[in-house]
Amino acid sequence: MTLPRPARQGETTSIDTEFFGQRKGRLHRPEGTFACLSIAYSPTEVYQVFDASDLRAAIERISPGLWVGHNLMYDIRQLRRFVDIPQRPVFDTMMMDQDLWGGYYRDFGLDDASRRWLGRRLEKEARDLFGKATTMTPEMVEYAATDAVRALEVMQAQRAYIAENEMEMRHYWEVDEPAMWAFLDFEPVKIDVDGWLKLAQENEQEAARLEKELGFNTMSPKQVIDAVKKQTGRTIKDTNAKDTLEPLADELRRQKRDRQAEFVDALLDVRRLRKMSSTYGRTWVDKYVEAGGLVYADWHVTAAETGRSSCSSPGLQQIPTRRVTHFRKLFVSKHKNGRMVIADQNQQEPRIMAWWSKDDALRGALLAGRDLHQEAADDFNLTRREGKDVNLGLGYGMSAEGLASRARIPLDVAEAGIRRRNGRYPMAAIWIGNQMNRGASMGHVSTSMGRRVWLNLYGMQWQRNAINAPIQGTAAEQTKTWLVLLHHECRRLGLPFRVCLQVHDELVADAAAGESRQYSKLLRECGVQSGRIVVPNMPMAVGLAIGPTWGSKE
DNA sequence: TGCCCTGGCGC
DNA sequence: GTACGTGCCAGGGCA
Repeated sequence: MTLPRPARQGETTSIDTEFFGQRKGRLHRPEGTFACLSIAYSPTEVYQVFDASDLRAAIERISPGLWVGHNLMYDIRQLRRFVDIPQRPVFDTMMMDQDLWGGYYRDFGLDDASRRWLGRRLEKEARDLFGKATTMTPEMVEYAATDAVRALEVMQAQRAYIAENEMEMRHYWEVDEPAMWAFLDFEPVKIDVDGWLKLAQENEQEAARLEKELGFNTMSPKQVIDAVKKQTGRTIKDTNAKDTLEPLADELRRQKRDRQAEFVDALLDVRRLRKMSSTYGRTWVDKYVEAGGLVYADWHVTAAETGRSSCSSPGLQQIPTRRVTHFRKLFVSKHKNGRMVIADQNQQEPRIMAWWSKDDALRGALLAGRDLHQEAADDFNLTRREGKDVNLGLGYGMSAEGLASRARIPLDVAEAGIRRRNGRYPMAAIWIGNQMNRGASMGHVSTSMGRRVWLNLYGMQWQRNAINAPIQGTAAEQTKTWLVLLHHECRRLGLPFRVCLQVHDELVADAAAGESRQYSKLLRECGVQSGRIVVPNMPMAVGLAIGPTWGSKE
């Protein structure tokens, strides 16, 4: 038995766990049998625990230390199978790298960090040995120890860099790190499996029937280009719906070639239906739904370069809701007489733009509840629905040219509309210009809590990122702060943490019978409070809906 | 089989 | 010369 020596208070204590029989791509589902816990206080002082029955004593000994590790969500989730691990500040070298290098790097494995910070390669081949093995070989023991030591060395390099650059890292310590603990406590979400399978089958049959009528594979860009050529005589560069096929259908209709336009419409319909039935069909249930109709997704606290969270296996943030709402109606409460409480930040990104730019007109319009989408529609001579798309696009830094082609309006109308907007919200226009200048001179832009988003000044895209990143990134910080406050309040009140979904500006809690009023209140209060922290002086507002399913609107 | 590309969904 | 930001995922097509 090799228990670690007790950690001193706050001593950096690097930990790394290994398990036998973990399936690839399911690392967020703690499974397999315990193989090893490696603990490194320094490159030369490493302890390793190989017996699960020693875990409790080992964890107790290292408890006073500051835990360090690469992707600690994995280790904590696994260790919680054996020992209760309450929330505590941790130094996660992966999260720290993401928080330092958003926009600069894409890959954040320990091998990447080792190469970048230490200039040393790290072999990860031995990792695959754990999948099938049941006992540790000397090679595996060495691998496990090396990982713990390397994470410790990476941490030291990161810490030195942060000190040198006098960075506060509020976005790590006040946002992402505590948010990790909230995501660790996310509940699974329940699916109405019978309803889902029924819907999947209907979609599948309908897609097959309609595609048979068309007579070619609508998922093959190659075949679609050929079919369009044959049916309409037109040569298209790609088969993108928004950029190519929908404009083509419009044009054909203008030319009174209705049958050809209908052909393009039919092709688009079939393709969408096929996409839907393949993505959300029987295989979705087979892959992701576990006992009791429960789905345990893999939440990533900081996945996007702006700091946004993401979700995979399955991607619950992309469940359709605009064209069809039936899938979200199949996300139901786990509890008898339970209610889904759905909360979203009202006009989150426009409010953040108003906060950044200190534009009184925009701020006033938002606080007065003016309809900005209708305003955009009027500016560009569009429907309200299209006006909403325009606002979204302009928020993402869309140019007049991009707007003209996207909204299918003449370039001069787009330019005039943007001028009118800039006249109405002059400080916002100035802020956009300032962001460009700042980005060009610093190579990065920043969010409210201090996250840097690096720009690739050699590309063509950095201008749009310079505008979008501070807005999207600050929004992400607000939503994560919302989550953190709620998590904290639940613990303080002794209330179970019921959140099961986060969709950028939206949180969903699956409240048990009798809890929904209290949850609504908490979601609203924490949502408003998160605004006071992240965007002081710009009031934020929360919208609420309560019902039996995620698709409920009230 | 693995990888890249295309296309489509969310915000 | 480009053209709307960020992700996740499925199928086609090719090495």
